[in-house]
Amino acid sequence: MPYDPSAFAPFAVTVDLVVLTVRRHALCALAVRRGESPFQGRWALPGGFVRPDEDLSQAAARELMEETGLRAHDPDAPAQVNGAHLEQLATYGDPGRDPRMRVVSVAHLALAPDLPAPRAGGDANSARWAPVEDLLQQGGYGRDGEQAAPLAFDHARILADGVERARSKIEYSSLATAFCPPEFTVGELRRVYEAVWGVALDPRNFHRKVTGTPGFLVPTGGTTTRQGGRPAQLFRAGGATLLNPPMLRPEV
Amino acid sequence: MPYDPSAFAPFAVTVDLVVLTVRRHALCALAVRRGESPFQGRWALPGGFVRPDEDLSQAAARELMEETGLRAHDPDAPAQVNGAHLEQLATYGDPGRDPRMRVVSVAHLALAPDLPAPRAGGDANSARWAPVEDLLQQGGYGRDGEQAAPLAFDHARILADGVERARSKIEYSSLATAFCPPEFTVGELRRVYEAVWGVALDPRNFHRKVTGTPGFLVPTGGTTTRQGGRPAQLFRAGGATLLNPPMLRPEV
DNA sequence: GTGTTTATCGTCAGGAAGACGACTATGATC
DNA sequence: GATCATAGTCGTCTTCCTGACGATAAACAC
Repeated sequence: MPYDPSAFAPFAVTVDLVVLTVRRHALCALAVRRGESPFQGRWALPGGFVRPDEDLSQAAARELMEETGLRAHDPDAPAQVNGAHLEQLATYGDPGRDPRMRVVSVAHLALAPDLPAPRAGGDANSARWAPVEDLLQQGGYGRDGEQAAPLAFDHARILADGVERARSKIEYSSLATAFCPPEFTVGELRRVYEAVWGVALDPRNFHRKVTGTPGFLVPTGGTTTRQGGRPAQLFRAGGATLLNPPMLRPEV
Repeated sequence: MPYDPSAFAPFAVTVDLVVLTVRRHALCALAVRRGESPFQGRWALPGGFVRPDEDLSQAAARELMEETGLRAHDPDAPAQVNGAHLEQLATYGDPGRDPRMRVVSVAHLALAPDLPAPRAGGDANSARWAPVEDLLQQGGYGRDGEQAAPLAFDHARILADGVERARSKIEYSSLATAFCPPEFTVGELRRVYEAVWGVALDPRNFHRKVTGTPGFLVPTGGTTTRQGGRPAQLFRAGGATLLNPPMLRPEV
């Protein structure tokens, strides 16, 4: 007898978060230490079960708030203080990805400005911002000499997908401003691009590009010298979300 | 007592397919008529439950084969006859999207060359290729005078997301060749772009662009006059998957 | 003041794209 | 068979964008 298409097996559905930020010129992701088996003591992406009455995006926003205190931006609302960009990334449902049961995880990508130390939440013993380079390299040693154990479950794959999404999306959208505080300078925005892409950009051409794209940056009138050197103009993110023509990621 | 984060509610997980093709200069999607309640008699996207032992992409490939007879391309394998491009699109899990139970649907996007009439499969009474314009317009009348009822569930939203993904992806990838037979002419490829984007492109500039992009097209040596006019060179899709610089979608 | 750092403006050459003219090779029609 | 319509293909020209890089400006450290 063929498979009954009306039958279905129950699945557990979770949301996992790839929360990215730029700290000290490095692209970092939020990692939590697992307090339970499986993968007890290993680092993992924050996440949790979707509740029966909430949408996937609601569940992701709730987890983000629990882990970081960040409110997710309504895509239609203007930028606000202490908000983060949040979007669905992809869904991972390999039958063997969780040894306990069949779990389908809807991964989300969040981009946040530089934050104070993370606060632990949920069942995590601790949480930290770690350079994605450290989290993704297998078998190496992290900055503090700690053995860099691979992330739990398939979270390395999920993190890699999230990083690649962020890298490509700042090319053709104004999303890089999500890594910046509400007011920022052209130089700070350039350092975001440099950290996310891992390349050095020409400050003069970058300045011409971003200030010449209508709707990308809005000058606030203020200036700052917090980066040292000559005072720099402060900008807010403009209404434009799509950059046309895009910002080109250098070859190689 | 707060919510127990270790508890989870069981969900049903399905895959839904947005299968796109180009027929008679129009972007068309595969729609199946629902044979069961809810939305009995309405058009919907093909799909079905994920089985306990299969991955999400396997489930999508299986559904695609059941509905169209198309084999999904292995992304790493070269193009083959009767194959279609298949990729994950997004996941939809609004609590109220299916009145029967909590269903999370992992939508996939498939791009196929022009095919003979579809064959019905599963619990669908019938299947057809319908212009996406007809499927997405609400309350109008289709080409055959039939009242254009909205698609079942949230499938209009899923279809719209899939169409937008296809429209943007052919800009910077060679994916448009997935709509073409194994051998095709520059003009046929141009008509694909015109149908997907709904614009007219300059044949001379298009020819210069696609033949000047290394790795995009490989001449087979043959020619054809199946489009009338002067014989045109035949090409196969080359190995390049990313177009740099991209094909630019005209403004407006 | 001198040096260092960062920001900002300007110049120039090369490449890509839009607009469009011109020519070519078929089949269809008179 | 001449003519016409249809598609395909090659070029030209202008404009815009980018990468490379010189030069100036405004702060701070000493």
